[in-house]
Amino acid sequence: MQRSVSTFRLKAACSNCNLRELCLPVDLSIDEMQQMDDLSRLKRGYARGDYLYRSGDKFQSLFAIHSGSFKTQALHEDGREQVTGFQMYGEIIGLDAICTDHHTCEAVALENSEVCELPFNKLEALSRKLPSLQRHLHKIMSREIVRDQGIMLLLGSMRAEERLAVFLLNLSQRFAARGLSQTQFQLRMSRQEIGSYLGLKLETVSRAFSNFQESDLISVKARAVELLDLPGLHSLVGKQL
Amino acid sequence: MQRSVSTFRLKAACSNCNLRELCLPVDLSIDEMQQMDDLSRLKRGYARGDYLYRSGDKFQSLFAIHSGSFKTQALHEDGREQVTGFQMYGEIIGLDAICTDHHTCEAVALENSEVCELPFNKLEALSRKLPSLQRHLHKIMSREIVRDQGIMLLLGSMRAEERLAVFLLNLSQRFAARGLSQTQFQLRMSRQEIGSYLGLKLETVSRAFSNFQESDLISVKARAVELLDLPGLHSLVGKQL
DNA sequence: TAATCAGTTTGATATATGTCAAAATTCATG
DNA sequence: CATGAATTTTGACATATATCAAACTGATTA
Repeated sequence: MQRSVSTFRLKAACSNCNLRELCLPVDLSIDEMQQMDDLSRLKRGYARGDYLYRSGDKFQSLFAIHSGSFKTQALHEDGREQVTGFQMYGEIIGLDAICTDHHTCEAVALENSEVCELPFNKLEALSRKLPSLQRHLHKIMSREIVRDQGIMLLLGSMRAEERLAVFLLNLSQRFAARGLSQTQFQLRMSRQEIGSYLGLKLETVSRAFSNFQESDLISVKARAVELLDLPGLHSLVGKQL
Repeated sequence: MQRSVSTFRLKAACSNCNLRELCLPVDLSIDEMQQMDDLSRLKRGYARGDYLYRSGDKFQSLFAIHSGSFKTQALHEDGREQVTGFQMYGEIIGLDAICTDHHTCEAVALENSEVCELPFNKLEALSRKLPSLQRHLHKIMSREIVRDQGIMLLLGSMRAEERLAVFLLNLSQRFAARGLSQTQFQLRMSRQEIGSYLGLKLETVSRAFSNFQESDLISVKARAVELLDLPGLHSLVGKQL
């Protein structure tokens, strides 16, 4: 199995810098792996609340999250902030800035986290040589588009409880995709931040949590969440109108 | 001026197939232009209501809209439809499908329209040879991400009138970018479709239009819109809370 | 021109979420 | 472990939008 061998080696080659999201599905030769690995040797740590980048910063790199999690938020002229997304380990952050050469939102660590910097010029140069990497990069960007549009659907037509259900199920999937429990996890963000993301006030988010618990759909204690009835949560979504 | 000459030639080379969005900012040699032009010689027409692609169709190509306009909409399991975007001439449609190899939403012509098909494999191959094309493709995808996130902001925290103001100003910008009047234009979509896109009911959209007219911000007669007070519309956005 | 039909506007009422306030819980720090 | 700060929960009330219904407008067809 050519593929599994090279995948295995690739993991090793990239081990100093978690490029899961970028590497795993890509079939590369040993030499190519070396180039891939050279792409980013830097790994930097950020404490809770630290900025990975700020709005207006020049865009130069994408960042692969090695551990921890971040939120991205946009700043309105009047000072309001609104969360545009949550990124967890294994995911790529910074895709929004390619089109403008400057970051249009800011990224803040939700907990102590480590990221690997991926200079975008190098990434483009390498992906010109490696079609499979090129396609994968395109897929990552496309997935971001799809995910955003999914959120739009959610925000556009759903009521508070449906939104929260979608949010929880989405988190659950992402945890599962990374080998963690999909029914029990720790939220890294506040009710306020969830609300900002879902277009709700924190009180509404809190009430929705309480209602879910009341209906035995989940169990919540502050930020510790357990999904007790996945089918139930699923059926909540899209039974409306 | 090397650039303007080549840009001029490029326009000519691509004239049989409007690749504005894809070509204009790219600096190419004559030979490269030829390759670019060969990318897509097909130009197909669609009547109002025709499907460009349907949800589930295999992804093979992007489409450059040569004339007319489309809407993309997602289908919920229960049969509901929700508009996820409007695309006008000069724009690229189909970016969402790259990550799944299958279309996740459907694209419908809002009026009689023409599109050029851009086989994605060919586009990737060419962009491996032409760094400026590669970067531009990345920018287009990134812009889509930014635009979607912009809509999320809008849907998340804004009230009906603010949403409609953002929508109108966004349309205005896109018309202006294509050399059309930015204050007077014909809407190609119904109140229903606008509402679906903005997460509002058609009655709410209609009321917002009426209120804007009442305040002398715009003049509306059915689908003919004139923006009378651009600064006023701008100030409506983000003066909240 | 008249008739029909889809789309739009307007009105009255219901409901979900926002707002404001206070209590309860969790978290951080000494 | 105790204290104070931050976050979360809960309650009462206000308000924006949805819902239902009807009238109106403009476009299409006979």
